[in-house]
Amino acid sequence: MTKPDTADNENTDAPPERLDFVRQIVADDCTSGKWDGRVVTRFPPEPNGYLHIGHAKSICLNFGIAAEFGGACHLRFDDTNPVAEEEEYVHSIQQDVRWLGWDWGEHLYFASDYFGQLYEWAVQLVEAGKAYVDDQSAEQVSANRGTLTSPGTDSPYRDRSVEENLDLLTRMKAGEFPDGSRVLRAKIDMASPNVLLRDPVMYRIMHTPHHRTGDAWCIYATYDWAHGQSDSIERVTNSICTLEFENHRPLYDWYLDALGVYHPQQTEFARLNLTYTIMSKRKLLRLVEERLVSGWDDPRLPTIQGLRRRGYTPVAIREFCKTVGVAKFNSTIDVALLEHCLRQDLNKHSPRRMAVLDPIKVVIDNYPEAQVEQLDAINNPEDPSAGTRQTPFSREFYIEREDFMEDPPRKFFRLTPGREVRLRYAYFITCTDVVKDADGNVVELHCTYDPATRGGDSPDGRKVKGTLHWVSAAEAIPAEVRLYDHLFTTEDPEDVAEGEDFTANLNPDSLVTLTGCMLEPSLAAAEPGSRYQFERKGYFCVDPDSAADKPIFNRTVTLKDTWAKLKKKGKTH
RNA sequence: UACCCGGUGGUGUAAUUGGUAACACAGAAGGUUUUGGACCUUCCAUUCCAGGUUCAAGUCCUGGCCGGGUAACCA
Repeated sequence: MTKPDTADNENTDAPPERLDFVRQIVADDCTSGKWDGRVVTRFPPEPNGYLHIGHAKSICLNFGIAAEFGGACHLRFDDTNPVAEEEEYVHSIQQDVRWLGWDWGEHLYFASDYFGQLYEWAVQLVEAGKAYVDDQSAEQVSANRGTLTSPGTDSPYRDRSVEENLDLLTRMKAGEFPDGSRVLRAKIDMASPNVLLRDPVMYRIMHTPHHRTGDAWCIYATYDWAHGQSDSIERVTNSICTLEFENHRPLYDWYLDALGVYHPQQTEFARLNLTYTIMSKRKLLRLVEERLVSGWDDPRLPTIQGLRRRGYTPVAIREFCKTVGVAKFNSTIDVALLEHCLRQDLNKHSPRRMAVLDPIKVVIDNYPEAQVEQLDAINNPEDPSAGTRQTPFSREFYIEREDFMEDPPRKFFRLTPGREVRLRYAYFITCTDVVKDADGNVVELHCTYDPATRGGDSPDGRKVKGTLHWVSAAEAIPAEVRLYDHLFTTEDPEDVAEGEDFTANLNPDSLVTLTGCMLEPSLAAAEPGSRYQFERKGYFCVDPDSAADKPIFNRTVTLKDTWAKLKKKGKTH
């Protein structure tokens, strides 16, 4: 049986067959001896939110490279801004990285551990005349930065003496000045065509307690001032980040060169985009805050927690990340590829069960009233070692409402008056009568069965076109089943009319809750997190909300369904 | 209008680094089947455009065109 959560995440993945451009750089560095054969990468999340599938791409890249080249990958929390950062996130991020199947070993770091070193280096830059304290307000700094097409203007405080700068910086650190009153800036070039080089801010004053350093500091390093130096301290070789940091690389290099310290190589790749999905932290937060989803672990979200609750496996996510590849082109991957990787893994490992989601009762008129037979069913045709189980069959059972049609189109192979079909692992049955209520709704079907077809084979070799799943009525376990679909109705959720935003594209049917579903009795002991294939319906897993007296299953993904496809295209005749 | 980075089938990624476009997904057709699942077969691009170098260019050069990123005391 499939184990919940972390038990099935042993990572024995083979490396990709061809090297992507990042791995090529690492491989070249190894042959040239650029880093003396060392390979050190890092995954540097800010602990201010939960991880999503986009992070998984970065995680698989960084940890994957380290594993393939015999190096190490550091997990470093980039916690330089105490305003939104919380301990809760550092825990959940670690849990998610582990669940994805990666291990940072000893290498758990925090940028906040480097605050002392960073400050010493800042002093060093001030002493070298390469940094200064600016008394301008944030608005003034911004106004004097110039625009993309025109140069900035020097701050009136730009040429303070080293002594004055040192004094001011010391007092900034000592907490003498209020928030926002002063900043430390690198003295680079206010006319640089790269606006990031127009005297970037290194420290800002924030009298805000930090989740790890408490109130030890009231000045906090900005991203650019902290990141490269943290990489340097950890002797990272390849600092791999996403494309939007390309413009930051000259600054990354400038700081390291100005300091004259160990200098890692920054390389940028394109972040992951998925159809029918949003990935922005800000927008995900909005969905959660406005209760448009149930929480960060809502199974419709691309968060790792959401995917986990939905029933995704770490193997499927890793395989997806490998298949997607790494490049510098801004691309959008079809979610169908993610779902394909999921099905591929689930198909191999999920035990099969029968469950009727939308039941309609069937009575076999020529079957003995009190008889119950135990029939053998194969647990997983893809895995003989999964063995078989027994499932009860009796005179009354349920089949799927959509598996019967009174007046079917030509290509409908399922049950219809007068037609013989197979009940999986049971018997051939023929529909003889349809019982309807006053409104004409079908409420019950009557059939006859052929005792010679026990197990589902006909001794005379006669064929049937359809095979249906079923659940014996007396033994059935009622359950709730949550059917999930894409959260958005459009491939690009941002594609909206004037005045609307992405929430306009939310799919009203992304969650359909079914009650009164009927499960075969062997599902009684299913543990939260365990995964199954409900034959002909899809892959499902037990939700954490599930209880012994009230089982709840989430639909992870449907099976490929050619009949549904034909119906959609109107090609059923 | 400045700077940086990109452009190979419907979607992505590759092409022994100048040698005659491969793999996966999606789609289509067929086979097989006790899941309309899985599996198997077949089909589906001359690489943004225009010049140039070369016996030979997706790979190199020049010029266009198109797309993305960048002006937080966010990361």
